[in-house]
Amino acid sequence: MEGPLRSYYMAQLEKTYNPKDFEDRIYKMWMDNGYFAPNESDKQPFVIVIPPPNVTGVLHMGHGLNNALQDILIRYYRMTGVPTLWVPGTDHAGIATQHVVEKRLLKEGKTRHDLGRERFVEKTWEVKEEHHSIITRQLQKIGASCDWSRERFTLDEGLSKAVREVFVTLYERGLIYKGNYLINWCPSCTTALADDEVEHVEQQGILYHYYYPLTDGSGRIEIATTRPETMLGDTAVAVHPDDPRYTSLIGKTLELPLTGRTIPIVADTYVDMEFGTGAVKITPAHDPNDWAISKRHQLDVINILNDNGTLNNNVPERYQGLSAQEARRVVVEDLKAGGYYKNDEAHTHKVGHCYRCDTVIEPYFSKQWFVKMDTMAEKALDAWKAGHIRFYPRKWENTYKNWLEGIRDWCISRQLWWGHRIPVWYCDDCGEMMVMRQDPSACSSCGSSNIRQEEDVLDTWFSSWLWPFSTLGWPEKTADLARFYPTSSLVTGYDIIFFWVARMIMAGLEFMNEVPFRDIYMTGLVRDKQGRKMSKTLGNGMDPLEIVDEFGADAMKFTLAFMCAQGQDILIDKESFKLGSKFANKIWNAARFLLMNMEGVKILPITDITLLPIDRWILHRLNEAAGIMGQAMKGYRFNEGAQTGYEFFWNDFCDWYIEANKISLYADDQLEKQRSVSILAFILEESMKLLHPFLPFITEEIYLKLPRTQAGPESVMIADYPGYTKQYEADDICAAFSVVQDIVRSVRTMRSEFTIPPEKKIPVAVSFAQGFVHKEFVQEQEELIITLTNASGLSFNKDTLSGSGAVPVAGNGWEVYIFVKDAIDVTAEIEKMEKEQKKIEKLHSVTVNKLNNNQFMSNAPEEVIAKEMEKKKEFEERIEKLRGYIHDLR
RNA sequence: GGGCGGCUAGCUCAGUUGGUUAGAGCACUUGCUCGACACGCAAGGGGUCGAUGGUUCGAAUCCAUUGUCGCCCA
Repeated sequence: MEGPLRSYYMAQLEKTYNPKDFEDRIYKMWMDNGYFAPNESDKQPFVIVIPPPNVTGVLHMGHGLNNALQDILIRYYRMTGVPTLWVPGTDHAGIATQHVVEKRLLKEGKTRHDLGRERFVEKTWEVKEEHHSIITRQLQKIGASCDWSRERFTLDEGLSKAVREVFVTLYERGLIYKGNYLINWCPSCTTALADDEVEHVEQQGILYHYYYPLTDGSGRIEIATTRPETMLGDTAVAVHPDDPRYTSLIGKTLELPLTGRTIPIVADTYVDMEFGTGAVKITPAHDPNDWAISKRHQLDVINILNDNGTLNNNVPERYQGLSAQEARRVVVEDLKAGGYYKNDEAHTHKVGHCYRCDTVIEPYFSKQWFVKMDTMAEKALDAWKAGHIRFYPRKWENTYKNWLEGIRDWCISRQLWWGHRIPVWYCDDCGEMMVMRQDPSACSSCGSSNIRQEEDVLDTWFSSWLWPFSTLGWPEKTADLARFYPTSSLVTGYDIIFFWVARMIMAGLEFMNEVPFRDIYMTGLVRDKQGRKMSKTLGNGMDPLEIVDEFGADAMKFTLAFMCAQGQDILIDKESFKLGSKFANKIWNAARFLLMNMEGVKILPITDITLLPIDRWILHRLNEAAGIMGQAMKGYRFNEGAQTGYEFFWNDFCDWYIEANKISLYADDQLEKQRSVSILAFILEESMKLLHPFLPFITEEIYLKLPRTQAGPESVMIADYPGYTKQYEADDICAAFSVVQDIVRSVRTMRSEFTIPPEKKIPVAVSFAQGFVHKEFVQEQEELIITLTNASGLSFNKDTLSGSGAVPVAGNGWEVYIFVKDAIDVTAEIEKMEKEQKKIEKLHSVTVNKLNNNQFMSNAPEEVIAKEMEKKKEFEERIEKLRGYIHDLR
């Protein structure tokens, strides 16, 4: 893999940065070379499993962000030399996918029932295959460096086996049960949903008031409800035991209007005396709270709904077959006609909606399969308490903890056709129920072949929660499983902590006895500039491919990383991506410029180069950037990493180092040019490595064309990542160089203020305070300062410029003068200096106050005191100089 | 009702354990087609860090109260 040291250079870059020219080609090159697979080293691997996107979905910007961050981590760790694995895959998304297929059928005027289960599932597989390539192509377009040879699908053979093993094992452990319970029913999807699949949305509704008469004729009770039609299923009215209005009525019975039934009045502390009339109608089959009350009081449970949401034959014939909406109207009419009605009022309340299709959820009493969660939740909580998992940012640990502490059993059966069919068989002859790892051909009890499988399938999350180990081969004991489990990090959105993250931890502990990942990085949500969630209905969504098409994959990835602060949602619009695209353009042009200068030059290996102070400065800065980058990556501070790379490349490398080296590049001295070009090549090469995780394509394209200044592989993506090394530390030079920068900036500022044309050369002089430590260094940079300030000459004796027209600037330990002759407006100049003087006097007095404060002197750390004393001295010197300048001008 | 988070330059946001003269990108102003880049170069203006009170020698940073916007759970 070690390529030859290419020292002669021929290649050229196109004049403009055009990512389309090379992104696809480079991705293919990476694939062809197998760079995405983990290396064979026996170091501790770095592993991520992708949050599987919905196979029939399309990637949105949330995926863009999520996968950009995973790719950054993966590429960084890969370059540190550890075996690195990113497992890709997709999710069969039961409800969503079934919807997609049903929609297609509807266009042909058909329903799934016309096809029958078997043909419908076949058809769904076809749709899955079609869509699958869209998703993978999208991931490849954005540069995801996942190992496609290990790609998985939640419904593939291996994962189905895992699902089945888990179902049967949990059943054997007594953690799966079937029963009649109140669940969330989506009448449109005609399936049950888990509690956390219901979204509660605040809605404007109506609160209806009406009366139930006491059967003993002694009066009536007023009740209030937002869903009057459910009264047909009422089996009690509840009041608070301490409510003086009702204490005498507890135990009496009521006549339930329209039904002819009689229902009791019960006392329960759940009732809120303040709300409505303090009397609550109880409909156990259609309200979760009522369900809980009914259990405490052994009330009847009357289900009044069919699975399509219409009223069933448990209600009077008049209402049978009506939808809930229609029934509401009729019931209210009938209550009015019967004289039971009081009034209604506007009322806002939260209404549950299906998270997939947004239909209003009906609490529904039916037979479903559940997972008993308490013991698993406790283990998941303990793992967190023991520090085996860590959230970034930490605040999500509260959410995790709260959810697990209030855990409820998980409804896992879905009345769908697309998914893992529940591995349970019933014998029609003897009634035996079999929960089997292998499909049975006969009843295990009576031997009858008259058996049938459970119709329901499992919740999609029931396969996703196994993802970190099922993708690695479990339940088989594969080499991958041994080598890569547990994984290292999980990168996902906070909206699926409950659905997925917490459940994966439970499954990992239950079946692998180990948490599935150490670190959990929660990304923010991608929103538009108004802070609104991106959604199809709002039409404010952004297609990552469109962004890639317009700005390039690198621009997208870099921008997202740059803007991605931990714990914050990301507000972006299309314009935002200019940030990344401008940066990529800058990189491109800097590289192009350097490559042009390398033409025909024999590049020296870095080890053979004599370093000048400025070279040691840029190496120091590069080294510093590499150090910060490493820390940022370890702490998942992507924005810090991106900004560090940005500032190093643009500010230090381009604005100062390359500019400074133009002296050598344009010099007649060929040896100096060779020296300069060689070290520029080295810094550029290292920069490409430094930036590669954030801008993989452009850095590779440039790296491939660069001459090598050191041994290394052909591809930057498997090169050694720059790490912090003592060897390049040069704090003294760095401090000295910043003086040079300050001097240059001061001169430029003055040039700008006096509107001296850039091309006009002017005399500049610099003087130093007695014993100024960087004096010699600055003097050695004479030529550089002249070049960067476009001076006609640089004198280190201010007297050469004294007299009229010399304008000074006071620095810390130095003064710089430019000679501007008649350009000065004396009054304005004095005013400016007085302003400056005032500002510094203010700072000075703050510092003096601190130093005169005994408390400060005895409490503050020594270095802080030293710093303040240093500041005091600096301020005093500068005030003194400014006084002098003002005096001279007058 | 319980919990969490935001409030810092015109806009979008950084600011690790309290100690800089509070930063970036965009936008804005001024001057630049100088032999990589106008997706550019150079320079500049702009913030009493939501409010009040407290802790501290010292607070954007810690504590309390409060305002406002948003999210999650009941």
